[in-house]
Formats: sequence, C-alpha cells, structure tokens
Amino acid sequence: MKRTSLGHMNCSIAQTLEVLGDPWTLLIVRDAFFGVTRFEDFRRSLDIPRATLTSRLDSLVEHDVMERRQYQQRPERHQYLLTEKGRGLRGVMVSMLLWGDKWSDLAEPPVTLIDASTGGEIEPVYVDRRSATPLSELKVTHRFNT
Amino acid sequence: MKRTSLGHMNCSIAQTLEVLGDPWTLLIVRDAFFGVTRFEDFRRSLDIPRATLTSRLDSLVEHDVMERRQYQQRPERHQYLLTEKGRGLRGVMVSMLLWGDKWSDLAEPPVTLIDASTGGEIEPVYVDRRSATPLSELKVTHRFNT
DNA sequence: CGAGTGAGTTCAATGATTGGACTTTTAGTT
DNA sequence: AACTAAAAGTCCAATCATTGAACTCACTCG
Repeated sequence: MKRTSLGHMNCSIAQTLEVLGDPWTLLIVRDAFFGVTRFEDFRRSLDIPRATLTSRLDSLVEHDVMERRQYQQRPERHQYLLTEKGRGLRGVMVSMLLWGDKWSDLAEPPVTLIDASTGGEIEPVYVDRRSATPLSELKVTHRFNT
Repeated sequence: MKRTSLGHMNCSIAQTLEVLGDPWTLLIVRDAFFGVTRFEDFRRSLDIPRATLTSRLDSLVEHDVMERRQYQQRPERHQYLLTEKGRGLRGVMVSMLLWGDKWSDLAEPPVTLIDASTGGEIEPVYVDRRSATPLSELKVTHRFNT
C-alpha cells in the first residue's frame, strides 16, 4: 500500500486520520467500546487476519489510544484497554453510528444508545455549548487560524 | 491490499467504514466541506496521486456521497459536490476535528467553527436531545436490537 | 498422554498504492 | 501559426500492505 503519512498536515482531521484512517482500526475501537479486550475476541468478532490485528493493536498502543496490560501470568495473557485518549473517541463512534443508521440500508438501527442510569434511549445531537442550538440549525462556517 | 468488505456486518459503524474507511476518502470529504470542488484542487491540496484520487472520487460518487456535475463544456469540466448524504457527514468531521484538536500535538486548533449569522465561535457538544444533557455527563451503554 | 485455547509469528501470493510519464482538449501568448 | 499552459484524467512498473494458511509456544483440562 505504501501509505502516505498525513501527520505533517496542519489539520486536526488529518491528525485524527493519521491514527484512525484505516478500515480495521476503528472497528477495533468500536469493539473496545463494546467491551472486547482480548486478542482472540477481537479476531473472532472482526474476522481479521491475525497479523493485521497484531499490527493494528500495536499501532493503537503506539498512538496511546489503547493500552496493553497483563492480566495474568502463566500463561502470560494481555488485554487491550482504551486509554482516556481512546475513550475520547466516543464522539467519533457516535457520529459514525448515526450516519450509518440514517444512510446505510440496514433496516433498523442495530444498536441503540442507552442511558445506564435511567435505562432510556439516548438520541445524541450536536449543539453549540453556549446557545444550545443544534448545529443542524446553524449556518456553520469555519475560520483558519493564521 | 485486497480489502475486506465490511458491508455484511450488521453494524452502522461498519457500514460507515465501508464507505469512508480509508485514509484519503475522509480527507477528500473534509476538503469538500472546505469548499474544494475540482479534481486538480483536491489533488494539489492533498498531494494525492491522480490515479488514487480518481478511484476515491469514483467510489464517493458510487456511494452517493458526492455528485459529479459538469460545470462547463469545451473543454468538458466537472466538479465534485457533496450530496445531502455527504453533507450528513458534518458530525463525523466535527468529531474528528475535536478529537484532533484535543489529542494531537498541534499547538492551537488550526480551524475554528463559526456561526455564519453571528460570527461567533461554535463549540459543539453532543447532548441527548430529550434531556439536553451532555453525553459526557451520562453513563452511556448500548443495546443490541435483536 | 492428547486435545484444545490464547496469542502470537512466518510465509507466499495477491492486489492496492505510488510517482512519473503520457494524453486530450482548449485558451492564451508570441 | 506555433508554443505553452492548465484541467482532468489514463497507463505503467515498482513497491509495499494485506490476506489466509500453517506454524509456534505455553499452558490447561480430561
């Protein structure tokens, strides 16, 4: 593939894609949000070749999105856990979930987000923090800083 | 690369990644949000090989995220525009922007979102539509629908 | 002892990506 | 009229990542 590096672009989206811009990586992160922690569980869930999984997990650890932690000795076993940085990806997960729900041809949303304390469904919307206006009702532009 | 297809997974995130799961595609979409429409402008902006750009644009058109429209004859020239489905990706863009702002080592955010009608900065936050509570303050779980 | 599991590594074959050269059509310049 | 340049591609050989299968190693269980 000879992947081009994007890290040099002065753009936060490019920086994000430098870490996540590959089809498997975000699926691994998704599974991690769903509670998967072990190599073989990721592999079975995604049906991903072992070598590819190894390289993706290494890269996630490298980028401090996941952490490889030993959870038993004899035999040595490790689990892969989201770091704080990794948990920060919830917004990305949610956005992709919503877009897929809306635009893919899956019949009904396969997953619903739930508020654990009330048990009610969550319907995430992006709003501006100050005005509490949904972004969908704003004319959003952008400014390049210098 | 022999890319595995993800379209068969019963998961909206996998469906989304089936369309966007490659490093270039989302950068093209980003540029489209920033107003780029023409082949050569995408190419210069991203420094992407022409053949790769052709294949990515074709795929985006194929997936109905962008539309190829002729904007002049003699010589024939086309522009690539986001469709409604493509504009629906704003949430994904915003999430990646925020994550990159927070976690990459760029000094200050290179891009700020602006409300075009007031000129003020927008600070996007995910809230639950009903309760208007930020997701960051909720214990978010999920339910698999059958 | 033999089979089984988790977590990898190694390998050959496949196939996508890359950078460069080339093409086509037209507009502008000398 | 000939030259140059630009936009939007196509074509190609070389490179490199991905794939699937087979293999390893360290244990556990029956």
